[in-house]
Amino acid sequence: MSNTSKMINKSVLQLVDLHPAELQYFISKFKTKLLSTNDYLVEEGSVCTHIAFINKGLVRYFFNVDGIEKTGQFFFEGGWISSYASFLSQKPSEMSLQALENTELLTLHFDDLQQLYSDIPKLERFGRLIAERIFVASTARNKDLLTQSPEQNYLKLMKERPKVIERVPQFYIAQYLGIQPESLSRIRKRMMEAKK
Amino acid sequence: MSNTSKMINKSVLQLVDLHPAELQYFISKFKTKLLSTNDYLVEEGSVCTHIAFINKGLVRYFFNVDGIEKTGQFFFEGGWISSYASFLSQKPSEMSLQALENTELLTLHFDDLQQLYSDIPKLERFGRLIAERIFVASTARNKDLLTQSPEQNYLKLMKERPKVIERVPQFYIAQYLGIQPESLSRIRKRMMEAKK
DNA sequence: TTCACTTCTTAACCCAAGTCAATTTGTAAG
DNA sequence: CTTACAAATTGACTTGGGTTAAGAAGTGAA
Repeated sequence: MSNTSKMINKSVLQLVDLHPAELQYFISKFKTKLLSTNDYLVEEGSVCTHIAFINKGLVRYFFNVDGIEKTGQFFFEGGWISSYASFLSQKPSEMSLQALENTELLTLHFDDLQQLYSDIPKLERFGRLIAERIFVASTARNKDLLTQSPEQNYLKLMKERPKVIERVPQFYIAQYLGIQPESLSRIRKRMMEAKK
Repeated sequence: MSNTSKMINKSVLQLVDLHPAELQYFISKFKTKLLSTNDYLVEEGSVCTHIAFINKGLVRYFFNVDGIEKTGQFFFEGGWISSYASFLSQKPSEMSLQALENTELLTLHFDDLQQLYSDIPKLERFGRLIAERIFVASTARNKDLLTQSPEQNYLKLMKERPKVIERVPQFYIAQYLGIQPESLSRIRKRMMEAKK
């Protein structure tokens, strides 16, 4: 089994029990795609044709509102990404997906996934579980945005996802928190002074 | 066919093609449940055992953060509700579901749904589509919270979901917007003055 | 190393939302 | 109708994020 397929294998087997032949067939539908820093995987207005597994790297999705970008989420190696709403409906995407580091993806085309659903009905479960999983994450994000201040959300990010702080430029983090870069600077300053 | 089953029928048939016998079997698993205003369907900390279809009435879900309630969403007749994260994982719910009017629900137990998935594999699709649908709604909500001011979100609510303005007490709407009731009063006052 | 460009920080000022408190309005029960 | 309670409004004051502008720090290319 190739190195590439091992990664997906590990990720998918947690979700669905596939026979070796089925797994082989499933994996055969994936293609490797390389992105350089700042490259786009999906651009707003275009239909998202693939779902992708991140083998290595870092991707964000963001909305463009009146020329101002708002980052919705960051994804690291081991995660599944897509502009799901667009992918599921095959309508133009309202968000963009962009690599923030040189990134290696394993991509699966929408048509191939539909074919897989037909050939291996068990995979409907895979689709359902992936959708459910990102829904749970999306709900948690809603709760955070609704109930926590930007400062509280920054503290949570430092505690629970230090990789984001380490690897993501600060102005993208400000977008993620829903504030201006200047405000994040002030929050960081307040925290430094409180620590002393 | 009963009046009750007609409602579900209409809602589910849009998602999955079922034979009459399958539909009959599917519907047989639902039970009617009546809630009075302010009754709870799910309380924080308990496991959500049912998914429910709203035949009539109005339900909100909310988070309790340090004794302060934050309303996540409102649902009207024709909608499917559940504390999905809890229902899907069968772990304690982080949110509560509460009726805001006398409400009539058609409920389906988790175990019955799993049984239905086994007996009618096509229903996996129903589960997947429901999950995908609420995910799309959740993403839209994320975008609104991240990119729009409370005032913009209130205007959007008035325009796109006037039922919420008409039927939901104002202090719940403030919770939904992520602000205090006093702030919503001031927003309304500003809008009145701007109209003149 | 220098230069150019981007990112981050700081400061001053403004404004919307938070907080606290008092009042008015709405509503259900007697 | 009156009473009692919940909901909504208003006012005064505080606070945190937005905005604008400037400068400092970081980074990559020549």
